[in-house]
Amino acid sequence: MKKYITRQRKELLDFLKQNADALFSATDIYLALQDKQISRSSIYRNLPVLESEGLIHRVVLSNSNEVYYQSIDSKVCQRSIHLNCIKCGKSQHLKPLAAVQLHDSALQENGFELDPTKTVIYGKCNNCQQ
Amino acid sequence: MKKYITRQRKELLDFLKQNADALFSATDIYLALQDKQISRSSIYRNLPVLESEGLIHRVVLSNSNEVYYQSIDSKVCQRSIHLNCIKCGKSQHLKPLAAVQLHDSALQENGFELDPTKTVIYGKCNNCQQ
DNA sequence: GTAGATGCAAACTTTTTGCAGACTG
DNA sequence: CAGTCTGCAAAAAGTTTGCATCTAC
Repeated sequence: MKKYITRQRKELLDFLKQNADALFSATDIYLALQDKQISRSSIYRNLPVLESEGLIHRVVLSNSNEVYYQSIDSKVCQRSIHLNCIKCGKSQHLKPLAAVQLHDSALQENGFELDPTKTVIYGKCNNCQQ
Repeated sequence: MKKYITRQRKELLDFLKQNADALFSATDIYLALQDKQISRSSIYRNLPVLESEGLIHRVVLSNSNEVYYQSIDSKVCQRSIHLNCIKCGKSQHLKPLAAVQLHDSALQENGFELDPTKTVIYGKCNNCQQ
């Protein structure tokens, strides 16, 4: 099943890319793109498509029942947290969304403000798990 | 505003405690407690109360729009991760759910198996954020 | 031309709310 | 007894779906 590049799909993705830092609910997006004439159903139908293509992330905040979406180009990358392998020593970045979740959980649930520049998470990377 | 211990509140909490590992949506709970005669509104009104009292956790899964709840007695506590303050040195535990999320994100998204015994997260605790 | 996408409106699901009556301390 | 809580039913929010029409390739 081949996907078409439609105007709506494009506007939607462009909008999220241009606001890479922010989270938007389906309604937020609908309202923001009202002048672009995109129906709610198109938004609801396209968000999961873009997500499954790895272009956007689905985010659920702990204080709201709504579902949010964000472009994966997000600057949250700045808060990136390091994962260091205790076997081979190689380092990688925790994915932005997970980093934000960790940051927010620590803050909201423990009143703890995580410092990404000081924190390193230890464990075994893919190759070293034997 | 003082809270009353009502039959409904008690049944609700008991039910979650007795199934401490599992997640339940409001409807799950409503159906499970049908013989106990608790209205949906009471469930919806009590869940946030129990949550604010720190007795249960609100959980949102990434693949569903529903909100789930679980008793905090959960065995996930075993995987607890430490949060250390870089100012006063005090240590606390990252909440179980957040720990599991971090563990799972690192594994699924980075193929990285986090070792909780080796990992310490650094930052500032509530008191030291001035 | 045809598979795939859209828009609309209606249906669904989950959660919230107003109010009168019931219960807790 | 006063302050809370409950149940009900109605309403609100958020999301999904059927169908006729339209569009991308």
